Amino acid sequence: MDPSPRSGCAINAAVEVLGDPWSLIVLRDIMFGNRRHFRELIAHSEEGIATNILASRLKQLVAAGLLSRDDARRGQRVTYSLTEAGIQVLPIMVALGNWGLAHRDGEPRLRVRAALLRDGGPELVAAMMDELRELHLGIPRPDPDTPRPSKQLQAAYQTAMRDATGGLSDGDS
Amino acid sequence: MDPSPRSGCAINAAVEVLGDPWSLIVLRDIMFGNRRHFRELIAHSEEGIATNILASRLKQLVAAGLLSRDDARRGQRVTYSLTEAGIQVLPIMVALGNWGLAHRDGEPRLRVRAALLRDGGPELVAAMMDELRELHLGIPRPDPDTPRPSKQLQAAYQTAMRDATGGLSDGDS
DNA sequence: AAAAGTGATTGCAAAATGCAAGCACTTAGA
DNA sequence: TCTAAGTGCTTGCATTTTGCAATCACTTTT
Repeated sequence: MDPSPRSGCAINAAVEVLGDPWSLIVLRDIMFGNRRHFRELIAHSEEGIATNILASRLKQLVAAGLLSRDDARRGQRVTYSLTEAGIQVLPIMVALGNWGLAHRDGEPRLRVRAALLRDGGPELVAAMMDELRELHLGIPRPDPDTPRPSKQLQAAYQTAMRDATGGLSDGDS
Repeated sequence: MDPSPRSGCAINAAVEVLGDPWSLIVLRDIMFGNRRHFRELIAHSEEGIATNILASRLKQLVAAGLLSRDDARRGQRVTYSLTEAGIQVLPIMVALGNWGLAHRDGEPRLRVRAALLRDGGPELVAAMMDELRELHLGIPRPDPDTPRPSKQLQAAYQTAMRDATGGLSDGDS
């Protein structure tokens, strides 16, 4: 599936796995949208990924060690989880979000999360990674008394929605 | 060339421009290898980019506002420069490099830079961006007494080379 | 037994890629 | 002036990847 080490550069190594639009989009939806199942990813996809592309990307990401796949029997619901390597893609997502925020425009609705994540600084990113470890790896958060970052993000998102529109329902997990 | 705003998400906006292996590789070579001309990019490419691909990517990156192109007369040497938006891709490169360093292996020779950039922290990244502004935009560095980060990187690279091999000449830049 | 839901695979047209060759032009050297 | 080398591309063309709709084999629910 992927016999292509074009060079030994660290950036190139990352690019070989992540330098593909759909891989990043899939990871984003799993991270921020908490999608864990094939059809969940298909159904809520903002960008409209096709089933064959999703299938191939999931396979690649599992092979690359960014996702794990619980091997349920055929026909049953399969759960995809982030591995530690997958969770550590979060800082890259944040960097991409910051750049997009600064140099591209987009729907304010969808910019809120990126803005919050930018303003939260490295601490929020670290906290978010802890939450992902809890969700995907079953590792308890180091300080469980802190509110979950996802709650903050969701609250900010809904505030922004209420301000912008008449107040539609959540729209995204 | 690129009429595809698939969604208004900030991450997606970045991915539409940068979510392509070759675009990132080209930007990396311009940033870290200080390549400014077409044939320079072709000749020193670790990964062996083809001329048609390079041409199309340069065109895209200029159109997207990450690069500028000085319009010399036909047949003359054209210089590509990073714009401010292009320079601000550096943190993404660093994030990618960190990830590659942690989760992929590669030639030690090429890992040195990424490691140094990781260990230098946000200050080194900021200093590096200042140096890129000097090189590409002609904006003087805020503290010109500081040694240029590129010198640090190059020194570390050569030390690593000397340690690893018999001591070949620079190999890059 | 039927219907709905699961993660995919298949067929096919369109687009992107990779490779070698060539092009129109300018500059440097004899 | 003639030649050679250097400039940034463009062109063909075979191969691969993508995108889209339909379908499949299987499980669960009704």
